[in-house]
Amino acid sequence: MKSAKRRRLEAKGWKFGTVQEFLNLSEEEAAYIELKLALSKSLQEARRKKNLTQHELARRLKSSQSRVAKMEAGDTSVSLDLLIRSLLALGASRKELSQIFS
Amino acid sequence: MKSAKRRRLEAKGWKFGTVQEFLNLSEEEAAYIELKLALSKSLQEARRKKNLTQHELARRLKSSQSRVAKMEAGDTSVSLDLLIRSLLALGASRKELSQIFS
DNA sequence: ATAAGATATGTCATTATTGATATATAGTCA
DNA sequence: TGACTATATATCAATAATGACATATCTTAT
Repeated sequence: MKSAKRRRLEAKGWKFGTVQEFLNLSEEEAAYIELKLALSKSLQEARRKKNLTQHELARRLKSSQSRVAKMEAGDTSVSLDLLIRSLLALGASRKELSQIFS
Repeated sequence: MKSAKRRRLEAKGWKFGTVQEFLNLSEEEAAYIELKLALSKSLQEARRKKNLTQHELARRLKSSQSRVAKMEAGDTSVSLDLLIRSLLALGASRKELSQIFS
């Protein structure tokens, strides 16, 4: 958005910065969630491709079956960190991770 | 590695599983660290491209200058999560993230 | 139907990550 | 030089993520 337009909007009382911040936050949040779901899905696919149960994968990751289930469900309690480390543990290459992101 | 070869090695007393686990862990660890450094570098580039100081970026992220410095340094106390969320906050698209990963 | 195995969900103590703060170390300009 | 701004590093209390556990629900074979 051009600054001239912005000044006009602000002159009319729009809390421009705040609205933009809100929109940016939403977009960012949406992208974050999408990313997480894409990683979750890929993790489940990778596990199934290797014919591992959640319990078996958990053992490899030194984690627990319940956490693997949460990872695959994209639970809010799971970080991108854990998802990415798990995919790496299943042998995913950086190229494969890259494809998940795109 | 083919299972026939594996069986021969095991017959000679190699603790195959353990060694493989060790190697995999190393590879995984290496990939994780590389990824983190790639994200760190991209974050710094993105910040500089926008002519923001670490302090200004920190304010956007509701974080602190010291943490931004640690992010850009790839400090062990920084998660992939925070790096990725920061890049998203700077407006990186999924495609751009994907390129960082590849 | 039910037993067995796999997956999902809820809770919680432990551990890791975080923002804040203080302070140190550049780099720059007058 | 010294004031100023940016960045780096150390520490720590608050918060978030984690593994473990219990238990529930779903699948599948008999």
